[in-house]
This record gives sequence, C-alpha cells and structure tokens, in this order.
Amino acid sequence: MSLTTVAGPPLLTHMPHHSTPLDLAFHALSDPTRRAVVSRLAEGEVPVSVLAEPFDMALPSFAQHLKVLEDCGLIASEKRGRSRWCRLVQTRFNEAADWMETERRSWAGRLDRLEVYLDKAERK
Amino acid sequence: MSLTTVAGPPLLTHMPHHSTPLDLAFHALSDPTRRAVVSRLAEGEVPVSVLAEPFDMALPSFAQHLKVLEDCGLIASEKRGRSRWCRLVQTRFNEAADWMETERRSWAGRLDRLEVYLDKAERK
DNA sequence: CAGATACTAAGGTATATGCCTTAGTATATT
DNA sequence: AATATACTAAGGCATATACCTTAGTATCTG
Repeated sequence: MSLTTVAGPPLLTHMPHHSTPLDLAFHALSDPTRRAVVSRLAEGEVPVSVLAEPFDMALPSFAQHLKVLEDCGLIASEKRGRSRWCRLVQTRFNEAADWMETERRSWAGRLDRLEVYLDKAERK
Repeated sequence: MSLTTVAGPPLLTHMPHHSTPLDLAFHALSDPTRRAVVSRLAEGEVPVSVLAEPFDMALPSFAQHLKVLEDCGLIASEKRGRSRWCRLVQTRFNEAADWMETERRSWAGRLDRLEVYLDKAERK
C-alpha cells in the first residue's frame, strides 16, 4: 500500500459569488411574478395572502419570491396579527432605475456627438 | 416477486420555463460583467477581444456573457474578418428602462393622490 | 378551547448559471 | 506554408433557482 499523495482532481477555487445590490435588484426583477408584485405594491401596503391570490402557485413558493424581493431591499414587510403586510421600498428600486437612465443618456450622448461630427463633415 | 405497480415517486409536471423578453433583459442586467459590457458599448462598436480585456475571466466564459446579452436582444454582433464586433441594441434596453420608469411614475402617482387626500383632510 | 387562517420551516427535484478546461475552426501575418 | 490571432464548440463542476410537498407555529373566530 502507498501513502503517497495521488494526484487528485484539480482544486477549484471559485470565490463564492458576492452580489452587489444592483445585481440582486435586477435579478429580483427578472421574474414576472416578482415584477407583478412590485407593480401591485404601487397601490400601497398589501398582506401576503392578498398579494398571492392572482398566482397559480403554492404559498411557500410565492413566499420565496417575496423573500427574494425583501432580501434585495425592493420591498419591506411587517407582521400585524397573523398577516404580513408588504410595501415597496423606493430607494433600491430607484438605484436600478437610475442606472438604466444613466445608460440611456450615455448612449444618447454618443449619438449627439456623432451628429455634431456628421454636421461638421457635411459643412465641409 | 411482484409485478404490481408500486406507488412511485410523484410525477413532476413542470412547464419548461418560458421567459418573456423583459425577464431575459433583467436577468441579463443582473450580472456585473454584463452591465459593464452594456456600459462600455455606449461608446460604439467594440470587438469581443477588446471588450473582454478588463475582465479576469477565460474568454469562453466571457463569450457566454455576450451570448446571454445577444440572446435577449440587448446587443447585436457581426463578424468581420476574425473579430466579432458588438454593439448595443436600443429597443430591448428601452423596454426594460420604460418598465422601470412606468413603475416609478405609478408609485409617484399614488403619493400624489395621498398628498391630495392629506391636503383635504388638513383643510377640514 | 377547537378549528380555521395565515404564514413559516424544512427538505426534495429538475433545470439553469457561471465559471473552468481542452480542443477545434477560420482568418490574418510573416 | 507556418504560425499567430480571435474566436467557438463541447463538456464538466459547484451552486443557485423555481417550483413542489409536508409539517409546523402563531393568531384570530366561534
């Protein structure tokens, strides 16, 4: 028998995925159920059971979606009696929306510069 | 021995996940590498190898990210010689950005109505 | 207090994601 | 033609996601 170290499988040293708030927010919004919840909460506070009604899904599954939304800070909730009431949280949502608007403007900016360039070229 | 059917595990009949364009766009934006690519492409067309430079990642891994972006319509690409040149596609990005702005306004709308209500209540 | 209601915890399955490596193919460059 | 460059294909691994079910725990209602 041998006690020498046999070449084992290669060690994978992946960093555990460390997500930023923006990552988490966009991920949360990538699911139609969760977007629907966000939309619905524009009308104010709603208890979980009422939020869940429109969805053909077991309640624990729906609750997972709420957890995703809450973990990333898009919604907050509070238990009152036996119901949990959910509401939107503006700040996180705005961070994502602002990122998108910034990109949109940045792109428009390039087009503007291109137009200026074409204008000049034309006038030659 | 018995040939009678033993109660097997319950058959799972999940529909294969059918994602909408909005689902795919938000999913694509949930990764920092992909958002960086989108940001970078605001400056215009860029070949894959140049796009990939800043990232500490094997090229095939990076190419996967580009595929996600292209599959969901956020970018388009074209091969010229041995390089593939990528550019942003405005429409898909705008769909996502518009959804966010609509939500933002919808929420603001509620706050406005609340203010009106509080105003009235105050004046009583 | 018994039963209904509204979650919540725990654990299971199928699929997807994000990375990797190795091995191509197509197009320059020398 | 030989080599280098720029991807592209294929397959593997660890973890995450999106559902599910079953079994709790609180909190009302009668």
